[in-house]
Amino acid sequence: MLEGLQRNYGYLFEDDLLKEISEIGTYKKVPEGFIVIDIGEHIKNIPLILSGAIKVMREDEKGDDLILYFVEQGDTCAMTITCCMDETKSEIRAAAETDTRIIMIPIQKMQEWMHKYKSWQSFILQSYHERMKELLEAIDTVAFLKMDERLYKYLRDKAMVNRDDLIKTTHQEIAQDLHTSRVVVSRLLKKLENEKKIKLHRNSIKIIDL
Amino acid sequence: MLEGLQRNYGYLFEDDLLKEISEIGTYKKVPEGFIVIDIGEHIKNIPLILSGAIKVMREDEKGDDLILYFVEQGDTCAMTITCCMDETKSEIRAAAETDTRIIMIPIQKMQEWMHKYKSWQSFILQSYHERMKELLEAIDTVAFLKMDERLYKYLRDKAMVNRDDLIKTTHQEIAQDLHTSRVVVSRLLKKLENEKKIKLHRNSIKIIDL
DNA sequence: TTTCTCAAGTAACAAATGTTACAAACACAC
DNA sequence: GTGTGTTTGTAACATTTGTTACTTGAGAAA
Repeated sequence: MLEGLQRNYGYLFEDDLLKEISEIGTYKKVPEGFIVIDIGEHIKNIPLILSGAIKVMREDEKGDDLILYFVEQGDTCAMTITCCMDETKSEIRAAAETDTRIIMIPIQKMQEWMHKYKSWQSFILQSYHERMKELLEAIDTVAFLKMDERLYKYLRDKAMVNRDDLIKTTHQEIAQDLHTSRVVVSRLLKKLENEKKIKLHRNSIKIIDL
Repeated sequence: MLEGLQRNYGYLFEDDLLKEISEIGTYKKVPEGFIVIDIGEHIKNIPLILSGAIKVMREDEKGDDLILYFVEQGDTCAMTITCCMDETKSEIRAAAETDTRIIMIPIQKMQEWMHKYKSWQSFILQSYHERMKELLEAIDTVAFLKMDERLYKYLRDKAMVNRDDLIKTTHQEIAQDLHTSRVVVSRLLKKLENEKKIKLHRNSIKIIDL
């Protein structure tokens, strides 16, 4: 756990803080698809990502999802922090995009460290800012882009966080993330393939020129 | 200025802080439509709203707007705070929805007070949280609602912040706020009128059963 | 090989939204 | 009053997105 910490957070946190984190945090390895945080849940820990990636989603009244953004290693889920502060319930769902290693920090510690470590405070504020920007980008995406553009952006984002230009997924799964229907996704994927932006296979999609 | 402060923030801040605010903050009265903060601007002050309301907007590549939410008296624009922290540029545009009275606080003071006054710290964190929730609601609105529902929600929200069920505006202005076209707005307004939810007049719309 | 299941392709149609064009209604200046 | 600019209504059409239904194909299992 400590090497993972060093690698991802070594340049951010002082040694004392790294030591405290490794002593107090609980290491967790979660498989792809695992729900790290769910809507309505009470948050008692905040997660630091050591490796892998997390998909953050919003839910509509019918229970269908919409992806907001991905969070990668070296980062945390700022939405969690907001919730901790107020002891309110989670507004979002967070699922492991790949097998992911995280460290859970109890919220009391996270508040304590805000005063104790300057680097922790700026990390938290920085995370807030990042997440705010991600939310704005999510708004731009759903409000300003057409479905084919959203789809292409989604594929590229997904390729980035997985560090692989071959995306292993089905049209159905994509449709769920984008809050549309499978038929629409298939149609637009075909269009993207004709435009030579992607190559379609069964259960996978290859991005050309990532 | 002090009575306005007392009325809106008296129950939040201790007397010392109120006194500091009234000494250091600069009182400003801005007319309807005035751009308080614009995209790309460097933020040097954060605004506390004494009376009136502010409309927060996002811009697309073509320069067209989309309303995100309204901020009312007794509140601040948390987006501003995020920007101050990092000394980055504003991601949003904020315009006075009505004639509005605000107090501008220099960002150095705002940071100083974070350590000095517990009540200020929780006010800032609370504002963060509120704004985060508003952003999520904005996402829900554009992603999950159809245009007629968005329109009706917009009218109700607007009536609320103006404390008046008679909304003085044109179809063109509504179209700009909702990032759609005037013709679409006229069409859907007509539909809402047929459903007895609103009453249309020239340059104004009356909401039934607010 | 045959069968079965799931993923993907596609057609045909419906609904929602966007666009263009023009007419009617109104407010105001002259 | 008349003219002028703005706001609203509306038709007709285009495009985008959503839906239903059915077919095709790939791969696993029997």
